[in-house]
Amino acid sequence: MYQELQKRFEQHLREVLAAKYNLELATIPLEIPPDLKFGELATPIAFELARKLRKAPKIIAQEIVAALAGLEGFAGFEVAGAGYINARLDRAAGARMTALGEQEHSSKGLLHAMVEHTSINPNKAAHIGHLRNAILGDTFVRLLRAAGQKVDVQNYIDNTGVQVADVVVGFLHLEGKSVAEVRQLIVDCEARAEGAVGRTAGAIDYYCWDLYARTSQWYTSGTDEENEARKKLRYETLHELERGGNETAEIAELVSTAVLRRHLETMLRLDIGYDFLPRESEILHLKFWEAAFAQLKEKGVLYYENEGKNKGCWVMTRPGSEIAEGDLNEDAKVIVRSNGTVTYVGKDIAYHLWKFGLLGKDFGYKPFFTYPDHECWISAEQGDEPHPQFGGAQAIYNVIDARQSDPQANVIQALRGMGYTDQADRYTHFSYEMVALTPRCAVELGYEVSEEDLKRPYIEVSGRKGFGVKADDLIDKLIAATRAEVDARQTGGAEAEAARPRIAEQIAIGALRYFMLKFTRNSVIAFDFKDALSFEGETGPYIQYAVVRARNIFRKAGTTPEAELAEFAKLAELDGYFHGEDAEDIWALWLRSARRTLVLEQCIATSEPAHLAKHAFQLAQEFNNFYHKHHILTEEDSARKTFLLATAAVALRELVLALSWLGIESPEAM
RNA sequence: GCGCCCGUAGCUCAGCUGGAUAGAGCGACUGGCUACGAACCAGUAGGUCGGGAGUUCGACUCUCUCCGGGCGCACCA
Repeated sequence: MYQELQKRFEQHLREVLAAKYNLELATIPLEIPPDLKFGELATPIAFELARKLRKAPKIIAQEIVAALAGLEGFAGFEVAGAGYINARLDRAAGARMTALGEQEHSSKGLLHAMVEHTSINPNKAAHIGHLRNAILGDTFVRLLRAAGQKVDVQNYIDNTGVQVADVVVGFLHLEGKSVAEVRQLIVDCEARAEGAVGRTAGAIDYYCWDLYARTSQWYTSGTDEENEARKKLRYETLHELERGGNETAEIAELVSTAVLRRHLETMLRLDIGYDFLPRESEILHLKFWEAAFAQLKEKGVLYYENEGKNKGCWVMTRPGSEIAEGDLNEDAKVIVRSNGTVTYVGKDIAYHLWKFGLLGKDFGYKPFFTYPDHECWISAEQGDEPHPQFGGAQAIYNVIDARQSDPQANVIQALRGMGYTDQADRYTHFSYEMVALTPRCAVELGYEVSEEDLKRPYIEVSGRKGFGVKADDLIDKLIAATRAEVDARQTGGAEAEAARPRIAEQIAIGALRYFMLKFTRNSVIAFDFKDALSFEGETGPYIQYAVVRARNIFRKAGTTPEAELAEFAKLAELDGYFHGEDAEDIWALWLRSARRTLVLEQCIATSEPAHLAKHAFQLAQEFNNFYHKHHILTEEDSARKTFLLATAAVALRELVLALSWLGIESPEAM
């Protein structure tokens, strides 16, 4: 409702400006007034026009207001302060619109989007940093879909990288395991995990977590001579993985696939799923790079360096580089090494050409993991037919942490250089800051923390060091904590007790997802169990609790939100309910409920889900306030009771919807 | 050395494309459960928005500079 009236107001303003001053402005500044006493919509346009029209802002504002006259949905316009133009809505009409709940989003500019997120190296368990990535990505997918966009969700799997190589080195050389033994270990781990409570203890990803950390240390823990040999082993292993078709690669395949399954299971606990898992092994073996290389050379994005430190390499100019063409550019980015192998950025360019359907090659596809409502496919050299179509997206979003902004910029630069400017413009590096541990949290977990680190505000998580909080451990801990709360609060009978595990899980996931979403993307999260396990104040459970309260009202009243909204629509006279002393707060709740579409579009435009998290919290806060002040079930005036029930119905509807976009369920009871 | 990000209440963070008296949560203190469940509500205290200069009718927001912190700047991924 709000956005629709905002557009109506803007259009009307344009007409007035054109008629009165013969002015056409590119943008009309609109804002939400800081207080309802200034109305519901405002514009400071008169300040901007003051210079142009050589008149005082206040005079201009008065002239505009005089010309604004009547506009459907509005009660009036007025000048305030030094020249603000404030608009007052026809509250009754606005409420009727809001009650209907049909908030049209603009259908223009809908694109086929692709979101890549999670992308954990399949050599260890997921940790809290990966959770932030996946939760941000999954939430953004939900937002795009809510806006009507078609979205493919991808999780890129680097199964032939140095991290997988490291854990393979661990299996082969630290543990001396054969292919058969590794295969057996994975089977044993899966059997153990099957029976375990949290399904995590003894799982393969946990096993690899420790082995990876041990191997990383092993590289530097010997004599210089030994370390040299170990490093050599590392790179030989890496090259065997890349080549494929050998025992080393077989172990890598076994381990990375088993760990990947664990990652999918972990994320599924948070209701996060994927459509397609492109793997680096196929990018290599299906020769994606060769196709990209040909294009890059042809378009002149890459050139062969004949001198300087990059002699013998194919390089590209970095974005923003000011070195003239032809001059020696030692700062250029190497894409093909002097030994003929391609770097990470090179492979990424090829992959992104595929994403936009510009490569002229495609993956093979095989089904890999079945979700309740869809199948997730994985790349393969020789795939199955038929298979769904992936790739060829119009807009892409890469959820990748801020440390990788340089390589991401390189890929965009390459696309632009190849003349794919539209694609480059619709390539969004959805960057976010890392999740770190507070020193206190690190100590609590039993890690050794140096004097220097103790003074820092936060300490970076490191898979290499095995330093961090594993995702499943955190989820288990949250579920245990919410279960204890639920047990302490609920007094129902056997039926209620049977529902408790499910409810505890819903609350735990709500707490976790909200925690990861309440911070804006470029803020480092200094993780602490005290904050993450909090269920009071600005948290997911607070919002879920507001939902439960609202539902309880309808349950006890023996009615439904839909029925009450239908009754509300029949009320002839509404104005009285929205004006007067204690009506302002209720109107504020309606008004915020009406802002759904505005918030959604803002989140998409800024790639920032935190705005929706804040919106949901404020909605819950205003509802709780309303709940406290106005007792509904004992209201004797039946028309007013209908009005109050409708208010609760609208708030409930918006809360549940906002939570669903955040990937948070709304429990029936808590 | 170059690039990016951050610095707002004791702590953790919001603050929409510059706009009206700078907000929330936590913590502290005070009060409220015989009313739809207190995972709640009401109130009090707490701020030179890191410092300085500039642009502007107007700056937490834009520019410059300095201070403090973080992260990137590989023929690693």
